[in-house]
Amino acid sequence: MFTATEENYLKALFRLGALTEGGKGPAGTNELALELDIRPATVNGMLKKLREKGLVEQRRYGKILLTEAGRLHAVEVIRKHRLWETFLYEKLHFTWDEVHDVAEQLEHIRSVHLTDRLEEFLGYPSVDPHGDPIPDKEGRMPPEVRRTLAESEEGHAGRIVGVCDNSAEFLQYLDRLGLSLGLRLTITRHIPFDGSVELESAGIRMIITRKVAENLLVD
Amino acid sequence: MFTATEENYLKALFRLGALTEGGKGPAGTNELALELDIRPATVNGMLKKLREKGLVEQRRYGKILLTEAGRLHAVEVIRKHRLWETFLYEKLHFTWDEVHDVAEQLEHIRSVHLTDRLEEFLGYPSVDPHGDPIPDKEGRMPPEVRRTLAESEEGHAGRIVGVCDNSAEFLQYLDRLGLSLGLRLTITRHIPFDGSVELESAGIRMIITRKVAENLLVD
DNA sequence: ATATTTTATTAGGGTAGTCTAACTTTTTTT
DNA sequence: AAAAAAAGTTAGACTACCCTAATAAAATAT
Repeated sequence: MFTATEENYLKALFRLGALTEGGKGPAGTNELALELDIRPATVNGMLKKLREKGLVEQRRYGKILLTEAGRLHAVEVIRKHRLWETFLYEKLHFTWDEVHDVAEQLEHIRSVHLTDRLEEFLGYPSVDPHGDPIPDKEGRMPPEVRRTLAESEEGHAGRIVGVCDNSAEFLQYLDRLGLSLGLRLTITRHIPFDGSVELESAGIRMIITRKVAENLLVD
Repeated sequence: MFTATEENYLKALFRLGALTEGGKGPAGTNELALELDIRPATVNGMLKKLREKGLVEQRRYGKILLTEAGRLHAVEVIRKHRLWETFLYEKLHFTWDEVHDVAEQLEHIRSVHLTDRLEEFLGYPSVDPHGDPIPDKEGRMPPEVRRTLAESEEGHAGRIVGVCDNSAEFLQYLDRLGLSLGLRLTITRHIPFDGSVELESAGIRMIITRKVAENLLVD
């Protein structure tokens, strides 16, 4: 039905929030090209195809919006991606930063049966190893109940449930800091000087930079 | 390194026994085209590419042989296919006849790490759900210790460990007959008239046609 | 040993997805 | 409001993989 390439375009559009006129705002050709690391001219041709398939709406020289069909398929691909990431992490003991690249391949395997059985095998997880919510079979996305560490108030206690930045670079840095998914911590202080955040976990006190705090999600 | 298409060509050549001048004998262009359900002209072009990549040897108007590099990669793909089939069957409870098509897609996922972890997760199986041997990491294929039901002598007792024909048609017919992988049975009689085989399993006596007997493997 | 059939190859064309370079339209700046 | 910058589009080319039709070589039959 859809090629892996088409699916990647849909996924990227979803990420960019090309859902309604509001929100983060719909993407343009250049923005989408940047996201996919593909030249704008190429993207332009692909958009023509996606319009003809009824997955995308776009007026000449206008912004790009996913149609309902496009949104549904994007969510389906995200569902598969996050289920596979969960499988790799929990069953095959991949590390936090190894799962993404392989899941990028696995998400394009065509078999509804496979996705549903995998979900069952994993015990119907609601979030993936990065803390991102896993959509259900009907394309419903569980609501986000997360905030970045930078936004949480002093005294707040919670667990690390996800990251905003999925790069191997960041994830490996987190490992080095001793921060991992599920870790319980308490925010002891926001330092006004440079935005650093002081926190305590398992009796150990540490300070993380503002940039790290902005990319860590807690419940 | 290799495209999914190239891998399918290598796999097909391996199946056709394009290993040495002896054996089942090396394949020709037409034979390979038939196996892949692709026109000979197309195959011809692809063979040029495989020769240039050093995966295949072929003299003009001559037979096709896999090089050592080609053989190794073919076996690697077969290894992945059979490991995934085992996963689908044992962990996701796919039926005998559902595993093949999905495994055809999964076998092309590129990640050595993934294959090795999957093998470990499955407990280093030596055969897949069809009873076919699973090559190890170094490309060694476990020896075959199987015979078709048609070849086994009267009185022989063993388990069904595989099939020669992997078609959904055949596998569904087996289900209908109540024959499944692992079933213990005893050959009670070879019927000379039409080659049928009489057997007994779990106290039940049945007769299967010669064609079925030729496609069932027992240990 | 010639004719026929089979097998292999070449020639030319198509789709999917990518690129660069040039051009047009829209938006922003001055 | 004109100039400059940014964003979007078109044109033309390339690779991978597939096709059909025609041709050449080899194998087989007469």
